[in-house]
Amino acid sequence: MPAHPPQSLPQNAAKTSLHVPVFAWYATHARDLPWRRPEASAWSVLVSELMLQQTPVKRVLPVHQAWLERWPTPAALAVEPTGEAVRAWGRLGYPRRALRLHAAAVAIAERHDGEVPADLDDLLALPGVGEYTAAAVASFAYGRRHVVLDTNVRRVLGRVLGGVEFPATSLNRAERERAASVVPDEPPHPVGTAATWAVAVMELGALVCTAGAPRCGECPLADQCAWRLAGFPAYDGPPRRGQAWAGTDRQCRGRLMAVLRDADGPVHRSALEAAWSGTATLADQRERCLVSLVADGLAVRTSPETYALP
DNA sequence: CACGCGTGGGT
DNA sequence: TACCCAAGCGT
Repeated sequence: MPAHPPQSLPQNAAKTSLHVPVFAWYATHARDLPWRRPEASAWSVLVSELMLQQTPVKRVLPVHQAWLERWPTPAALAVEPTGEAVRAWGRLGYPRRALRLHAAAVAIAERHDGEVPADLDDLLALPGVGEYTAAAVASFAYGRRHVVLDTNVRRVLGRVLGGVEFPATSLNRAERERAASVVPDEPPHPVGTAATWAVAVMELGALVCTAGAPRCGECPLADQCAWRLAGFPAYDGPPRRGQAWAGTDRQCRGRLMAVLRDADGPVHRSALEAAWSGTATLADQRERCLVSLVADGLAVRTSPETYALP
């Protein structure tokens, strides 16, 4: 019987071989983003995560800053009409996210005394917060240890550990377990915490291990990347669906929302008709989209002939 | 679980 | 130029 039983097992060598170079790389290459600064609030982190869902950092930056200046706390946003959130969302895209963020602010004000929760299940219960975002907020805002698995991390681990160019279409159990297996133990964390590991791997995927034209010459994991070592085998999975755009309801809804956003108050039907017209088919589509926008809570009919943001 | 949901920059 | 796709979520 040992005199001093170990408090915990040492991390295995395979794990550390990933941690050391990635933490070193992150220490010198991390971008200075507002929601990563020490003084950033959990609310700032939550707002950033909602905005970053499918929208690039560069476009999020100015909107995030204006948002936090106007609504420094969830309670400040919660008392506003939802339309103000939609207008402030601007052209980030997927404006339903603005409604979800507003609803999340209301829930935080009502159920959590105005404080963004740190518990994963509490976060998951918030509108617009799914598996990734919950783990990201708990990790980045509160330093909790979670598996943070976004598109960047999936791609990096898929290449380094899986030897494939792109991960499977849907996230499965094996992939979650693989990601979990390389999260730093805590404690101890000889070279960095689980939370720093999460943000560091994401950053690596965003800046170096990119979807197209990865910069392997700058990658701290190049010498142990299974995909590179195998000679960069081409992706052989099912075709990754591209997003149709021209003529879709999504494009039509975007046009209609732009008209509502750019107006100070209610707009007449004719302004919306001008934004999407030409044939009877297009007119039908416009009316269908208008109905769906109202159903989604992104627009309201303010009179028989006028519409506005809610 | 596959699909729909905005927008604009990068190659 | 035409794609490609960017820190996903809800249904």
